[in-house]
Amino acid sequence: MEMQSQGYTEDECYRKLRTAIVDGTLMPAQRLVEMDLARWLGASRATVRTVLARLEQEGLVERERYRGARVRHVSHEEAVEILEVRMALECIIARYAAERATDDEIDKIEELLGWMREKFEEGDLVSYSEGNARLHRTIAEMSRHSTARRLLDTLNSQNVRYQYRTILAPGRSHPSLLEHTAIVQAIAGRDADAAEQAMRKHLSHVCDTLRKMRSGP
Amino acid sequence: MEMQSQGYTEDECYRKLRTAIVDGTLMPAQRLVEMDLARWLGASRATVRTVLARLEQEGLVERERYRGARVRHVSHEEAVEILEVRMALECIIARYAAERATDDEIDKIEELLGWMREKFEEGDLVSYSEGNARLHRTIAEMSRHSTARRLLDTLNSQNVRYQYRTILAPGRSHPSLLEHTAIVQAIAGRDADAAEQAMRKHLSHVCDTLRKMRSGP
DNA sequence: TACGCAATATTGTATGACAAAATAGTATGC
DNA sequence: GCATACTATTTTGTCATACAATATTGCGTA
Repeated sequence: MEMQSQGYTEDECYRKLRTAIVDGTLMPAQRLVEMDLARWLGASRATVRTVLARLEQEGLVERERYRGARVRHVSHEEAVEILEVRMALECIIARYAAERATDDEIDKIEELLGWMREKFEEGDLVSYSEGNARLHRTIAEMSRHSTARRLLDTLNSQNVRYQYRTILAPGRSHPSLLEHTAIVQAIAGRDADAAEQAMRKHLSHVCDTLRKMRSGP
Repeated sequence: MEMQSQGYTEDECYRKLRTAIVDGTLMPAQRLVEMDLARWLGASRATVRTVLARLEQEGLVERERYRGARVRHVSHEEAVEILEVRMALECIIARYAAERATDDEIDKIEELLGWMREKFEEGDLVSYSEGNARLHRTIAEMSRHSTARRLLDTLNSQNVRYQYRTILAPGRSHPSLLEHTAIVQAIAGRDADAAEQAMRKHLSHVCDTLRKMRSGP
């Protein structure tokens, strides 16, 4: 009787596979063969199956009976849908962030915004884009609205590939910076209505940009 | 060698367990022991585990390592959060429903509204409440916005227990009927803005009602 | 009664089995 | 040469069983 080679836990496998999908290591429509994943993750087929089930529920994976799982492809139309829903949710969290932010948190996002402005002025749009993502994440935390936050998280993971593009669209970064400034100012001023409006305006512009990019992947 | 008693499929188990949670057969905080479920569902433990993983991802079940799964308890605060998000999503679908509805579909919701009015006048608030749920579901279908629809579905399943109460709140059914009439009229008139406004108004009232009921379960 | 320890129950994970279905590969007929 | 039918292989869906890790329970003792 030999040792049962204890592999990774379900949760570790979940995170690893999820990351691989979100960061593009695994491409959309790519087949996810259970035994291959099991070997790669160092886990059993059973564990892999439950992980795939979770990821399906989350919308990152598609499973067809007897035909296995594959990375879900997000169409351009769906990316727009997702962004519309995001807009609605981000309005909620912007409102709550304005109401519930602590002084420390406000310092933090103002600092972050300053950093983003620097990067923008340096022409480093990739870093700027990262700051953008971090800003939205931070505001979500500040809102303390766990339901909206959770949904936003899953939605964001579904269309990361579309995120960069909108910011890199020609002439889109400067308005983007102004819009983010307005959002931060509204939150700093604890003006819930203004925060929601600023966020809505920002995301409706992102939405327009995305809609115009019919040449999507 | 005897026949391997082929039980129910994962999906059947998923639906059965989900229904049991949503309709209250299984109470919140109730422990879900894997072997018990396996026997009840006529499936193996492995199948039950993947089903539980899916339901956890969906927010209907909570799992704690080495302590098993239990039906998730939705606090009053969370019910309000969920309703807020629902409001945002229902505004989206109301807008799209107004834009995309076919004549047949409009006939259908007008008919449904008539039925609800009857039930209301008969004082049959339980049937009225069912009609209410059906109306919202139908509008969601009409919107053809699969992302918003999917999220709404999961959210609704999480707080069904709170749904009835708001309608049965004293003096709440008559305004509810008027609000629903306004929504249907806006959609029938293909007025997206009006539909969104009517829906927002309706749900903000439901939200207020729920907020006032601090005596929730 | 409170505490500590042993007995029990339950979960987390792995393995191996096998039927069902899909897919790939091969032979056959034209 | 190509379409078609049949067979082999792969992969999935499900089950049973095993066992370590942990949680829970129950009991005996101070």
